[in-house]
Amino acid sequence: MLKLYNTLTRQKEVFKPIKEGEVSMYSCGPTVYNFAHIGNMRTFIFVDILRRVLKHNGYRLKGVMNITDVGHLESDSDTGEDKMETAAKKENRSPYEIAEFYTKAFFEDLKKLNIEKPEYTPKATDYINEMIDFVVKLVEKGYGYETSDGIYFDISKFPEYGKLSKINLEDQIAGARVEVNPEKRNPYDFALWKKAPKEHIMQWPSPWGMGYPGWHIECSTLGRVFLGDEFDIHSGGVDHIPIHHENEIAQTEALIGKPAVKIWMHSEFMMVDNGKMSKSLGNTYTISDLENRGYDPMDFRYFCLNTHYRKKLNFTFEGLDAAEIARKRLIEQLIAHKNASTAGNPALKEYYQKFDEAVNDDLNIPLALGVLWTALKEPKSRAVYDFAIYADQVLGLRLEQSAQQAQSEETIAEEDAIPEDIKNLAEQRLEAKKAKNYALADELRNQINQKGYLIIDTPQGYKITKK
RNA sequence: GGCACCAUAGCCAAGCGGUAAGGCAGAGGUCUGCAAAACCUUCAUCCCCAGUUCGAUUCUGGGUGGUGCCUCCA
Repeated sequence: MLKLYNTLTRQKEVFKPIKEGEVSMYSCGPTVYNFAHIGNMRTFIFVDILRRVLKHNGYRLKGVMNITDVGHLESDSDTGEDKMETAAKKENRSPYEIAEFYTKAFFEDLKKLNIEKPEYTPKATDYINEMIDFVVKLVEKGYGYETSDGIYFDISKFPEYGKLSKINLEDQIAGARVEVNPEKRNPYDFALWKKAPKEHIMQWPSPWGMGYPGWHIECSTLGRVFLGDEFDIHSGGVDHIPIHHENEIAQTEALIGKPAVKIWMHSEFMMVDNGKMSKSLGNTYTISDLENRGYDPMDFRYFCLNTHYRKKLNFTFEGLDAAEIARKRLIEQLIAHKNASTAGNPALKEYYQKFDEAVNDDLNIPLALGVLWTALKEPKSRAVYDFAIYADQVLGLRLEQSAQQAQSEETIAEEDAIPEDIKNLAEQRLEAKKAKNYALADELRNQINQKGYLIIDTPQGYKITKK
């Protein structure tokens, strides 16, 4: 039995898809105006885990993740410039080039992190007509109105506005810093469509002249286009609860007259050194940054998996180091089980059960990882290895691949990669050891070390590996 | 000013009514001429105060301390 936490009800709910055996889900994707940072990636890892758990439960998936390549303004509440345009100006390229470049980079990051690409990853600019159609209908129904700079949604027509974030609009307005746009009927009204100034590069014809879609309408539209009126899960980062997702709810429910989404799921933020991570503070890292510092993207994935998705995750390099070591040891354990001569142990059934329970309890991956570690402490056997591979279908740590790779690296190091001079030094050291000249032996070991190799004594003799 | 979340060992982190999973670090040990690696063992009574209960880290109320959102960000 799979349980998922629904932001809308603030409760874990037993999951039951609308359509038997199939899950439809929409996940807010990236705005491709820059490289995604590790905070972004945490959310996409969460989406990936969710997808894997659903599959683990036997569901077929119909997942959508949008690529926002227009209309996301500098403020989520529709003020400032379009991010794509700003980036284009800064990099002196067209917004389309920017979008293409960063979209590609985004998909590469997904691959590095072993994140499965959802079934559909539509670009906003490919669905402008559908968005216009959506806005036209809202205006017809009396939910939208025109101002000098665009079409806005009138939230006073949607009394349930705020139900996801549980905000009371009047209280909010009292103390908040809401930008005053005198043409808006209510401070929280948001743009469905923006009229484009002449110099705006991305613009399309519409019943209201040349313009471009609002960011929120993109998600509402794409969700409908691919998944229909109603779908099972909508996910995103917690920052989207108060504006973006409230607006999506308002738009879609205004249009179809009923809730579209059954379960709203949100992943918590990542912090850096106990403070918030944000582009404006400049304390963001990309996956490439981590790679340049010598980490494997899987180290980062492991790091994320160690904390539940609804808890803030404090990123530190100390923490990432711990993850790196832990993952390395995990793989070593795995190899030992893989090479074991004994086949199995029926008591393992309990681990399968515990693992599934953990994972199905609102994606309790930290607990599931603990189950895996405990299983690895069992006597070495193929059965444990098989269990680990089973677990990895959900964890996505590429365990099988890593084990293979680690083993073949070892073989290569043993067979050829050791240069003659290093072998000579090792032989000399062996002689020195036989002669009990330990000072010389240690000195030779140092020399080997300095040349970038590690010499280890084993009962079968010494072993050299590249550092 | 409003809203929300959180508080478990040196660090990260599960558990959420019956006396604390797991990882990193540390300590002790096995192995070694010494190391390294590996392996084994070990390491907490859960922010404070009241209450409910036979029993609370787990529920309720009140504190204190963090963090986030209402500007930008997943």
